[in-house]
Amino acid sequence: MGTNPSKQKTGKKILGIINALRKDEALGVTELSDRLNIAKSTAHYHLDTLHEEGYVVKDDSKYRLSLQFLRIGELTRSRVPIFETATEEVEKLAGRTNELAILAVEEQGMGVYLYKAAGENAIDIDAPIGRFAHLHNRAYGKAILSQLKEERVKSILDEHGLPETSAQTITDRDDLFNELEQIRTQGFAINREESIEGIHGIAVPILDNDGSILGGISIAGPSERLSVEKMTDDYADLLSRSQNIIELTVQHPEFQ
Amino acid sequence: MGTNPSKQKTGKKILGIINALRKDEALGVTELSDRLNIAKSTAHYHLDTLHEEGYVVKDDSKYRLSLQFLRIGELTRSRVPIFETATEEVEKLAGRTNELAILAVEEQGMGVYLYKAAGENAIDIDAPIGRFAHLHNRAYGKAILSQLKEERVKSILDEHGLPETSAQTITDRDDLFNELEQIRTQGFAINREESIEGIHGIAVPILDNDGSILGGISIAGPSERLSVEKMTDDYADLLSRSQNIIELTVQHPEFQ
DNA sequence: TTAATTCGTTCGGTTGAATCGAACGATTAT
DNA sequence: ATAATCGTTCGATTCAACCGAACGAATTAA
Repeated sequence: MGTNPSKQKTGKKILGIINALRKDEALGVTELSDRLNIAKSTAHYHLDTLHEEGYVVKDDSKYRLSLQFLRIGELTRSRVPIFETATEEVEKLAGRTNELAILAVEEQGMGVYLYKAAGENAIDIDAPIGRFAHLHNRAYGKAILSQLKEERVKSILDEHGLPETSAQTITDRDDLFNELEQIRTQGFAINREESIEGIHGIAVPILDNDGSILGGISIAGPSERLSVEKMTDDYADLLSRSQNIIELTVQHPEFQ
Repeated sequence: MGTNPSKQKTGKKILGIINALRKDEALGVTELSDRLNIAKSTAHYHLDTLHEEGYVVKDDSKYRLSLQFLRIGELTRSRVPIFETATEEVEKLAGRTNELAILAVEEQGMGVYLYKAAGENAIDIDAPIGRFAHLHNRAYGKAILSQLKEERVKSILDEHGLPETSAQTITDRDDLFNELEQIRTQGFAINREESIEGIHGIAVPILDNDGSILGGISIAGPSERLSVEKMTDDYADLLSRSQNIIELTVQHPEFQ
């Protein structure tokens, strides 16, 4: 039957429409059918069901994602066990350090920012809530990796690699595993311009009572202000205190 | 062929799974198939595609919604034209009044909270970001309705009704239309315990340069503290100032 | 103003993906 | 140790997904 490029499950097609509407704010039926290589009538057919279910809305004859996603996103975030308590602690950390404080968790082998709190001098990094980022070149990412089984870490590295985003990025597996070992012994992870030039960070992992990793909290700022000494001497203790509070609250919810 | 209850589009089935996972945090294949009246193998089939595309994740053998929804939700919110500027103004309003300040927009005939800022004495109402709420019994909702064409308002009331959530809720269409007329003349909308007993609110609409409604901002608090006089004398002006700033920024983005 | 595109939408015939039930091994409860 | 329940796989059947054609509406070009 010649070339039939649209040999795809219906589910993937629906989610493909959602993905296309993530990239472009609003799309018409024809634009969408071109982009996904499906018939115009097929695109219309699926847009119609998405519209009926309230997942897309129509502006004139353009379709865009509805705010239902905002509700689902907030819901999903609120279900992360440490979210409530960790948010409070991250706010306090930002106030105490005047820097940027972050809460992040691992999902699907990537790191996801759940919450940011900006202190008075906080840098404004390009890290929107909900974005997925690699773990190997972030302070919180290395803190999280340090608490995963080696097998799991290897599987993550197989899947996502160790892309180089700055001259200091760790791109060698053995180097990373050595670093993770050091993080386990000292209790915190440090990022020396490994993600972005000029930016330092320090993070600690948050553990459940069974030792499984729940997420990480970190402080980030310009490398001039966040010297390695300042981070290890001052911020490691601040983070450790927050870490304790969060872990206690998660493991003993009756204290909350 | 006897009873076949699952006469449904595949798209609706996929979105039905997402909806089921909104209600319950994590579900297994069998639980989901029971809930949606589909075969176990069918539930598994769709969960698998959702998993492949990263929209659900597996904990052991339970499935739950992934944090991709958090990213999509944030993205969707950030695309609302007034969001950036209005957020700043809502923060200022909370600081100036020490009450709860809110930004909301209309979508699909309902109101959606986009942002909340809590002043020092702010009440903690059950209004999570992204939740859809009726428009007829909220200050911001009436402010928005007052700027829609009568035809559109009627269609919204047809679809969603005027449910009574307190003794003061406006449940009569004519009463509502009279109120909307008054709101248009005075420029702001007031909520006197129409949604929740003991809670007052005041809101102004935000308009585009073509006169179309973009959303509303409001201040809410206990009825003892927010007397009608206090709201009309003090808060109406505060809201009006924020309204002007937001409208100027939206209509002249070069000032931003 | 008119003509020509381009758009979203509808519809019916065709086909292949969605669906189910049965069966599997793994896990858990009894 | 046994029974029950779970997630997962697989093949046969069928019905929903899919396409292309055609429509009117809206926009653009002439």
